[in-house]
Amino acid sequence: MNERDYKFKEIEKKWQTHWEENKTFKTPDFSDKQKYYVLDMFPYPSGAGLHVGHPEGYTATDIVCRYKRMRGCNVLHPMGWDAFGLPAEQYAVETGTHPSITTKKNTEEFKRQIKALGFSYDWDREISTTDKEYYKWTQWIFVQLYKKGLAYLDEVPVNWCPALGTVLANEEVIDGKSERGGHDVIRKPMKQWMFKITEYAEKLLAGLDELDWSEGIKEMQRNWIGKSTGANLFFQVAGFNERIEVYTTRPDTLFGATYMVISPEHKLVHKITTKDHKSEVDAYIEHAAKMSELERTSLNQEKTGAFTGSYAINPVNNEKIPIWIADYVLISYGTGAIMAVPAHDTRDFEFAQKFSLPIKCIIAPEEKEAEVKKISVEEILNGKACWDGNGKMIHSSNERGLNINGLEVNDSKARTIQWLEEMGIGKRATNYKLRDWLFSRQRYWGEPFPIVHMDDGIIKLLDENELPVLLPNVDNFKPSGGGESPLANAEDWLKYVDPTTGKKGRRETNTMPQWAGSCWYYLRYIDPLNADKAWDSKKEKYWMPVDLYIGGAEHAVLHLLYARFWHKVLFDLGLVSTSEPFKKLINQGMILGLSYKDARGVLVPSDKVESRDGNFYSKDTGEELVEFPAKMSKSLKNVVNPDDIIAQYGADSMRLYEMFMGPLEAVKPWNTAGVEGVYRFLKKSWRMITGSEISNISMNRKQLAVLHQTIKKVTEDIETFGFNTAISQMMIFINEFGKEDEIPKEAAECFVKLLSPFAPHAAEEMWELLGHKETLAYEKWPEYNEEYLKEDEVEVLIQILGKPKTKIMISPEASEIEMKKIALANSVIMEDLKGKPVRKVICVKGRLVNIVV
RNA sequence: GCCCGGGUGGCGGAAUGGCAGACGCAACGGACUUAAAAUCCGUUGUCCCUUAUACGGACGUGGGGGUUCGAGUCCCCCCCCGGGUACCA
Repeated sequence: MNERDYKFKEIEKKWQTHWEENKTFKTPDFSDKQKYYVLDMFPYPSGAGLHVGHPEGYTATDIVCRYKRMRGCNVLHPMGWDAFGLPAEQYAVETGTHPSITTKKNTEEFKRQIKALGFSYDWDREISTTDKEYYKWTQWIFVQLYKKGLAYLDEVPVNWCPALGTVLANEEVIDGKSERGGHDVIRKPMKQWMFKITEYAEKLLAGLDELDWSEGIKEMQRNWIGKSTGANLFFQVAGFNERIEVYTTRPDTLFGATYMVISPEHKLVHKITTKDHKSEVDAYIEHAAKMSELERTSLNQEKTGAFTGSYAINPVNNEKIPIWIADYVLISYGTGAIMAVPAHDTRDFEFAQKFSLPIKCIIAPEEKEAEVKKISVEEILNGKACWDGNGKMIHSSNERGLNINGLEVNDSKARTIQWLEEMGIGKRATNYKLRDWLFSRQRYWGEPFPIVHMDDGIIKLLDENELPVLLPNVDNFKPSGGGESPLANAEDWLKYVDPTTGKKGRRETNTMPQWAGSCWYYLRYIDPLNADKAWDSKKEKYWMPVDLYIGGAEHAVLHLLYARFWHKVLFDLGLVSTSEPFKKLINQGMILGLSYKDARGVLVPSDKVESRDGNFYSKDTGEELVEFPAKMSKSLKNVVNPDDIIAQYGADSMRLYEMFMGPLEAVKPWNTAGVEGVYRFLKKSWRMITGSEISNISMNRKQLAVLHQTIKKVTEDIETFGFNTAISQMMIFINEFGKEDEIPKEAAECFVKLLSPFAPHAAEEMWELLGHKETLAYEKWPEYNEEYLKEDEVEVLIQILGKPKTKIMISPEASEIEMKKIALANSVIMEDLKGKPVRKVICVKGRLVNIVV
């Protein structure tokens, strides 16, 4: 073979065409092979095109897929488009271009870019959430949830964003501003569709335990669900025939409750407010209602409130304690009322200090713990400081059989709950932070609801044969203004006549949020063309659950929680066979761009930077700059477009670099110069195959060892997603074999196979050059032989007191006694040890000897 | 504040409790070349000793302490950076 250039452009085009024409990666619905379902979080096809973060996850999944195929698995690896969403709609508002046109264009561009990377997707299974054949079934799933009683209409204070003309979900509001655009958000009551995700709180929490996800992500979901346990108990209102129920996680602190706070929205506020406090309370309620989301959540959390004039009776000691209203008690959590224990709750403590309410310490702090936290025990005991840590109860007994003095916090909790239950004034209770899911949006570009509001006031759920409810064509994409979506302007579409009864109604004008389509897309991939059903249950049984799911950490909570919720409902309905959808989840880390700043920390756009001798200077001022990683952004001009990298180095180098940068889950900076390294590696690999004599000579000991080490390392690293170190090992292989003039064919073929999941185009071409006619996509993955990894002699380090002194070559099988003998007889060691008594010798077989003197 | 990650050469990163810095980038020196590109070879943690790139020594994985024959790795405390969350009783 003659040496030829590594012409990646030709090679990549050739094989992408080959795979496409031969449908190399078409996945059969069923097979005797072990199934393996690998899912990428499908992208929203934005106008900006692909950025280097997308291919990171896609490359990782593609490597696993190609590897699994070579290990004999039937692999499902699909791709699609999460194509409903706000940007296309906003573009429509600005330009009048229909979102479907924008979406089509963007999708085609995304697809071109993704295909250019040579991923082994089964494109026959491509889906888009905006296709009516797809969203028909999204609507159908809504029908199933509705029928199960999990969907309801409610008048709720929602996050209304006047600038966007729409309601936002809690998670779309960041620091009181809209996530998109940063506009002000206020609270406004509106009729909204809600999902009772709270009914599934416990199942969603418990299900996490069986999942192979990173602990961090699971913890984030647990925190979001926010389970707590404690007690619900009643406080009698003095002078009224009313009781106020409170929820507390600290029933043990009842003796320290010196006042009560109810939320300004609490239903008893008006009833129990006395005449002389009415004006003050009314003013406070108005103040609280007017507050924007920003003010409520802002860091300036100075406590405010008003006294109602009424008192409650503390059930453990019959003390009269004042009832206040304050916005730090939320109506939406627990019972909207609390017992305040200022001595042992920091919020209550702040409030009590501000309004000079009594503070009664009932826990003697654990002294060591107080010392660590630098809080004076004396101040705590005198009510001058707050203690929310551990300790022993004091001043906590009554004449009716409750005495928890001397008990630790946990024991006293249990004892108090028991007492409350015996006395019939309270009981054990569990609460969740998780709220019901606000599921409607006042937008055009989303799935319409399969719902009609009949003129007689009845809410009609459409029959399956009336689906899909198609999105009507409109010209005006602006929200109607009153809070309704642009669909309210589609007059013909709005009118509905019941096909059987002839009764009239108006269609629901809300549309579903973007989360809807992504809640079940992994199920549709299994049976994407099914016109009669959302999916075939036999196929579902074969493919589910998803074995590996890779995507960005920004979806750690919401998408993954919503999808799990739908899946669990579908499971309870018998529509899917697994209780969880995603068995293993990995979040790839964000890829940052390289940025530059001057001595004052001012950021300099990358196109204003020049590099000399490894240092960086401003083109404008000549000042020396410091390189550092920062989030890619248009303004810093540090966005890397995969197209440019592919043009310069090829898709295979792009894929290799994405993986070589560092661990998949780590945040890491992109450095285009680094692509050079993997590109050189590919060129060396290419030269080894094309520029050397490939023959049937046998390998020497060293070559066998390197080859089998490489097989072992690459195999194990793919299994554990350590792609960066797998590539390092292949580089070591090339550094060893690349310098030979004659390459053993076995080694060359093994190497090409190992390389193929990472750099599939180059590998296919090399495979062909080695004389094979068929694609190597389904070739058998090489196996290593433990025999060849064994070495005759290993280097063993001899240390004295942990300091390396010398090295000896001995058999790895040498016993500890032999090692000790050889080590002590070594001349360097004898020299060093002169006279000193040897106290102990530690021998680690095949590794080291440590002599303690 | 709380909960998760993380801190290792000039840079990205590697290291079952056992020689820290694999592999790569950058830099420097050299070979090839009319020259450049490409390619190949070599050097590259800091400091000390030194005629020296020898020999040898000390220090070194954010800081301090501990366990151990031995710690980047295990334990305790602290600092810094990134992400999530926020009055959830």
